[in-house]
Amino acid sequence: MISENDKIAQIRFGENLKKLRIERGLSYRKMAYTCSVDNSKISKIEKGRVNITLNTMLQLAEALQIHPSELLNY
Amino acid sequence: MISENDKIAQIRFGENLKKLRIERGLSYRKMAYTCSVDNSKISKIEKGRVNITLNTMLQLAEALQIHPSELLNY
DNA sequence: TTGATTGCGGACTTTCTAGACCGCATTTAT
DNA sequence: ATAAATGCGGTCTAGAAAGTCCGCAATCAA
Repeated sequence: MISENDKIAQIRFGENLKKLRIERGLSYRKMAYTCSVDNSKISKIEKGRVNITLNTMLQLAEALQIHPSELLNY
Repeated sequence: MISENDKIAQIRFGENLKKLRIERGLSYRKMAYTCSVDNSKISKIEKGRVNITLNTMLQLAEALQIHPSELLNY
């Protein structure tokens, strides 16, 4: 079951992801191209609509060329 | 589909989790008690047998009383 | 102003996590 | 020697993530 706190965490994570992506001048599609995560999925993650898994996080970090832990530094 | 790299990442994550848990003198069951993650699940995570989600990571971090990003600092 | 790019959401199938519980062999305490 | 604690694996259901593709309005570029 998804608690309210969980949703908030997802939204925060998404906001941070968006910030990092924009900083690098990447569009959803460009980013998707380099990390095998579909562009629509990236949109959903940034909007806090999914409870992302570790492996997906690592793929995003690779596309952004950052250390995975940075995704949680917010 | 779970790639070989994914499995390796899960195993690394698990090893780090184990280190952090042991450092705090917590058993599976004690830790489970404070984070509503079943003790058998913690075992599976430490063994790299599951692709944990963000929310579960946050619960583990809370039980360990660390910042979530530390779970990825390995 | 035409064409491309972008953000974002819907829909669908497959695969796997979450969550809860059981059991047991081994280690650790009493 | 006995009891408790611990590590760790298995099993089952429900629901959600992964993965893939379509579509469209709005913005941007030629």
